[in-house]
Amino acid sequence: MSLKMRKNQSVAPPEPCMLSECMAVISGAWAPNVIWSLRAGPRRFSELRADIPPISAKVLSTRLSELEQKAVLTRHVRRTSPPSTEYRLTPLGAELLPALDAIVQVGHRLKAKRSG
Amino acid sequence: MSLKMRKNQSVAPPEPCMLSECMAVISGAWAPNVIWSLRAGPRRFSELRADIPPISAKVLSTRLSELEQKAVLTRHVRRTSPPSTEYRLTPLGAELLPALDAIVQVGHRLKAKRSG
DNA sequence: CGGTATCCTATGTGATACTG
DNA sequence: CAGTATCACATAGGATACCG
Repeated sequence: MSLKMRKNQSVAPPEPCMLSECMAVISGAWAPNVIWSLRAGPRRFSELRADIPPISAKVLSTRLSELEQKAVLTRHVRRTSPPSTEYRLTPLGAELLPALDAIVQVGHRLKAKRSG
Repeated sequence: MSLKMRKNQSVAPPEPCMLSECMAVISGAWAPNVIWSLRAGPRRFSELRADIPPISAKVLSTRLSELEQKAVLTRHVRRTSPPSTEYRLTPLGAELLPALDAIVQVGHRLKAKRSG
């Protein structure tokens, strides 16, 4: 067998753990969009649905619950005549924004490459 | 009905398109890990499998094909006695690294919060 | 070594209908 | 308005076996 190991054999192992740590939060359909929609301030359930056009109530609800449990956002119910619920990023959730921003930036570059 | 619209009604809509643009590339199980593993240089199939422990050959193969088709990486077969295949990030693929790096950084912060 | 083919299961996602 | 319940479906992912 060839013992001529390639020079990148000793490349430092990546940090899959840390990748997964964050990917677990921004994975799941629409999760990034939900977080992104909340970046500029609190939003209500129907506002989020409007922000993220083809999302079903069920999925949005599921996603919001998950993100709430992960302490990415908070849920605040207002007992008004037409009931309204306000979702807001926590400081922890806000920490995801730079990563999402980087993703958006790359999205632009990818699209530019494809077009140009 | 309450016409007192909330002040964030006019918050600029997010850029779900650009989010999806990049998320489409880094989504799929292990895709980010594959790209991350290639950041320091080319890797072979079995090296990638070793880098990303619980990945099955099929899924790795699938992911690599997808990423190749998206021009994120290139595949180079070496017709050596034990055949070897080298995967390497394209410049386009390299553009994803800042976003992945941001994700890793957030991963660290998330973990720190959880521990601290 | 570097895959592919087949099968199977879990999960995520969506439509619809209904409730407080 | 803000959800939940139920069902039904597509697909992603994994195990195993096999091939060049």
